[in-house]
Amino acid sequence: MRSEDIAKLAGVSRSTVSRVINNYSNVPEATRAKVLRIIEQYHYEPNSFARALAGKRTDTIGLFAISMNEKADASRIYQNSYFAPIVDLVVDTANARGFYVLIHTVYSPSDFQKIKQAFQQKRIDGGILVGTQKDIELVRELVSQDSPLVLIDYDISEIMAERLNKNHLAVINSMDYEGTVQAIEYLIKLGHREIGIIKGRINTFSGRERYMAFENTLQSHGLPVRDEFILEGDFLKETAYLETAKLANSGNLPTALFCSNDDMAISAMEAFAAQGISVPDQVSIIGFDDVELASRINPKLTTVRLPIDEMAKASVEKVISLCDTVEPTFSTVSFPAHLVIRDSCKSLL
Amino acid sequence: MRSEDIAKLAGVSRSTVSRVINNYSNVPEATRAKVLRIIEQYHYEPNSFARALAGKRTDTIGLFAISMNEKADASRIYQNSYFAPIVDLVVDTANARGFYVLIHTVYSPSDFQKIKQAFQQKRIDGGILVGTQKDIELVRELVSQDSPLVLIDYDISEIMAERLNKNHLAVINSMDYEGTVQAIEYLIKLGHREIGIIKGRINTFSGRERYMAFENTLQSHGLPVRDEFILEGDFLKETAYLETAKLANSGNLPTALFCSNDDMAISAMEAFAAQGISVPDQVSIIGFDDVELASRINPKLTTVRLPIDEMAKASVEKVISLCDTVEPTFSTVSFPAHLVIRDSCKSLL
DNA sequence: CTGAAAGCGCTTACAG
DNA sequence: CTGAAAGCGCTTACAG
Repeated sequence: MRSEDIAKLAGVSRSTVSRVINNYSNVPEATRAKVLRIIEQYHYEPNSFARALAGKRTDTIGLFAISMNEKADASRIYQNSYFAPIVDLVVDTANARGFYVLIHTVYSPSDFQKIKQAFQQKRIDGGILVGTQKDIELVRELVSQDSPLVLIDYDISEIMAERLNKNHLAVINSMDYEGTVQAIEYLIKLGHREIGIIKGRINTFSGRERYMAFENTLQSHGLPVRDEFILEGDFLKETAYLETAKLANSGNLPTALFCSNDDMAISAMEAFAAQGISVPDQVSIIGFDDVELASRINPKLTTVRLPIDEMAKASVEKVISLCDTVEPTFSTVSFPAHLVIRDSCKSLL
Repeated sequence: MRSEDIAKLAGVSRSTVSRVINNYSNVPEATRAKVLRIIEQYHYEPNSFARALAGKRTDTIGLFAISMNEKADASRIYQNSYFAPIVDLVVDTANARGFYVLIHTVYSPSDFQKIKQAFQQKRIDGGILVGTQKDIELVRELVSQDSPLVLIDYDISEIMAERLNKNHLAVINSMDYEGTVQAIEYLIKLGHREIGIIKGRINTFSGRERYMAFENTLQSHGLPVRDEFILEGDFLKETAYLETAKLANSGNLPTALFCSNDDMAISAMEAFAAQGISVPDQVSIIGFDDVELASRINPKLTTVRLPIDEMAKASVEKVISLCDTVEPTFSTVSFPAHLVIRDSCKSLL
């Protein structure tokens, strides 16, 4: 069943059918009703590809979860508890707005081509990128096609420096710096002076922000930043477990460990437990993100909560509105983060 | 950049360019190389919609998570921990095979239209449905379009009865019945004789299977099936919490409670805890699915493990092979389930 | 208000 | 082996 069939049945031309479908104003109510009735009756659905080819939108947005530094493993992106809820919320929000969502994960530069292709092949009207690394080249390529694009967690200053802000672009961030300051100052208030960190992926904006906030806060309070308490991490469980085990074995422990996300905090707790080191009695632990597990493990994890839901929803709204506007616009929102105190930190006072 | 541009640059016709792109055999190596080089050089990407319109595949599969009985709430489908990993694995597997995946959640019959549309509008080559209810009408509609379709968790006998098996169709199931039998017999072996259940959504195949296995196993062991220990459930946390709280308040407890999935088992544990009833001392609890949380809560949940990963992967492989075959085929696989014993069940002997 | 026609960017018989 | 042409199913100036 094609628009031509509908046209015949309704006694009009394809042009008119198309006008009805696209809700153009210049068709009389009677004609519109007639055409609509036939469409209803035959359950006609315009071919989305033909529409797209003729210049209409695809009503599909792309969602790309980028995690380029890791080794091959079928499900590895979801090792990161931060992605899953974003994916879920984006899908639900977009669906509710009448959009399909096309998902692709990116583990390697060649996967990244898939994003560009999705745009170039016109599969999507706009896209959301999450987990973008500091890699302006990649973003520039995308943005230079001037496709509506939303970046979750990206350093705005890089955008400004490259003057990419004259395109259809938006950035959705969280206040990682401020959240981390809250966390560290809370530890300090509890009397901790030897505070360590497991770093996040340092080529992400949030990874850098959390680390910088950690270092700056210690320094501004006159506390030491000790190399042996700075553990390398990548936001993933495995590395965090290994690094924590190493720290535990060294016999030289900080009194508190700030973990750049919850996945790593929980792994650290497990690693300590495996060595018979008790949390929070021997070492306090604090995380970031407030994933579902955080409030259900034992001890319950003190962490910094991010409004992931709102961020995901905002991304969808933003990308849709970017698709709707002809004029290039750049905008940015930063969502607040706040400390959630539970049971994984002990007062030393 | 269109195929025509490439053709000009390569000094051939669009036909030849197309033949190269589609890897047809009847083009000499020299010509092929020449065309390929130009394509490379200009980063040409054929427009996917034009290809699809001209009859090629879309290289996209649809994934539809159906959960029609619930009330409106933006993220409700993911209240169900069973869906999330399936979504994740399907995306990763499909991506690895070069397919995009188009996702849509279905909460209402009108959402369901979106599935049909996705097929009718030719947005996807094939689709995977998860959470399908007993609703052969719906499946028949889809199948009668003869689109490659994979159903996860569906009663095969319904398919056979309707002779839908002459279409491009596959069903991926798990051995819910056998898994439940293992769980119940384990409880019996521990000395339990008063065993209750929280039912799953009874219009799903797995919901029915788990319930039937529960009832049959009790009966075959000469044990009572008491109405007051049969709690209505829908696989979701909230209802399970409420029903368990009611049971706890009644003052009349079974010694063990089989929960039709882990989400409900965990909620039941929380409801009991809130009433000061200790698991497993006062009541043993057993779940189904083995979600991530199961092994991390306290006490660790004894449950029935399902190979969700393999099921998700198999679905993708299946739908892709269905897209590749001209002849209609029907196939079905049932994945094993097995009991994982942890700490939430107590021996009464 | 409305239809005929061109065009979107491909693929694929068809003919040579 | 290869090109010209028709066709996939829409939309949108254009002309009336």
